[in-house]
Amino acid sequence: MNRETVIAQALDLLDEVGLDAISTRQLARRLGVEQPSLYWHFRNKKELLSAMAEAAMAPHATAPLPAPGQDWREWFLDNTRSFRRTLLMRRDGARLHSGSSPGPADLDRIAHKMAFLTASGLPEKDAQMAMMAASRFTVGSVLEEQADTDSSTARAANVPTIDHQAAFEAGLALILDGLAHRAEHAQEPTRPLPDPDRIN
Amino acid sequence: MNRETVIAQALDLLDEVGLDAISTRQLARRLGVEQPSLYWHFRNKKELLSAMAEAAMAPHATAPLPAPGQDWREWFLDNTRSFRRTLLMRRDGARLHSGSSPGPADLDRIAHKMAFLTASGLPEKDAQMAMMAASRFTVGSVLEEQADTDSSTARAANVPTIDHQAAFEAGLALILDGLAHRAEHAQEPTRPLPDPDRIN
DNA sequence: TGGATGTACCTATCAGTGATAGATAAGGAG
DNA sequence: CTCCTTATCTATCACTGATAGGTACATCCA
Repeated sequence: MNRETVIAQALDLLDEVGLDAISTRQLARRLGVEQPSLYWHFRNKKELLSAMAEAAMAPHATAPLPAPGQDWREWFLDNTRSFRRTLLMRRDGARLHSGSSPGPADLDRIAHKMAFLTASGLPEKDAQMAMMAASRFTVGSVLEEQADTDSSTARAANVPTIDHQAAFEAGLALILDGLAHRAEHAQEPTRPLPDPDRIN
Repeated sequence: MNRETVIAQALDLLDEVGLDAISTRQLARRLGVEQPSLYWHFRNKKELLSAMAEAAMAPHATAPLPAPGQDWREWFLDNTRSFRRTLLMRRDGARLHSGSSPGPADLDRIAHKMAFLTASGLPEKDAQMAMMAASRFTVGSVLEEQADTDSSTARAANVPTIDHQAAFEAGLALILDGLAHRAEHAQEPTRPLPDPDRIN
């Protein structure tokens, strides 16, 4: 049993029982090991959850980066969709992700993406803000989508069934349009800019 | 000790210790009562948290509704800002809110807001999608803002300090611009609209 | 070869958690 | 005077994350 095995099994367990029901004991049982043994590989449960979050985001974190010359609009849409898809892959994926911090590799990727957008002619500040907005919108969207599915009682009468995919696409289109509109009418010199924190 | 007292004290406790550290025992101690007594007033902890979430959102849920003739752009901005401000009032406000379902009163208010937007000439679907997008973007934003503050270890070196307010405003402006852009290029003459589901 | 060291687990135990069962006191209604 | 409801209590349950300290085994170095 190594760190990776633990994480893999933990993610499987997550899919089965949900984030709130994950316990170190259940995970240990599944690994054929006693509960305290997990503390050899992880300092505490939070560290395990962080590792799970990072592993769960791997599909998005290893996706190809944008190449120069690519259409930025299309890339922006696909990147945000990839982020959403990855969050949706695991049960409670959005909640798991929202409790974690980006690693250095993530920050490098963000820098690359930002460079691509500015190279495509977008004002740096606008590019940053759009990336942020899309990321936060996506997290918020998936959070609600998964809250719907997970353990909803007495739903179904409330709001018949929301087409989460359509709602996401509509909101994303709104953000992209806002960005495009801004890019066209870009006359202002981009101010010093705050930094990115969590942009995917 | 009545239900309201419990909720009020629970929210105070929330501000002191954060959502993860809230326990029925600590709350009971603060109320000068034994722990199982809480279960007379609430079926379980989840029900208590729901009641807390509803109470925490009261400032936004009791804010004045839009009046006919008001500028829809300005209203849209202020409404979203009010939502954000309310989420920020309580520690972990976004997490608390995101784990709860809207009540009937909320749905009525949403219907009213939607009617206002369509009466202002916006296509109904666009209005819906924009409201959704703004709401989810706001929840996502505050979630990260509060994750920053709450228990961040080893931050501060990561990304110096983000101006969350500015980032929020920028994203919100993006969404509003996208909506306005859509509204302008709406080919349909915005009819005065009759409205069936005007419950509020 | 043999001791030291580090790895990867174990057993035993802790304080704290949400929740239930069942008793009890107070107060109003008939 | 009795019945019923309200609001609390005590006692206890199964379970949680976490720590302390011991143990078998492998590898490395003298």
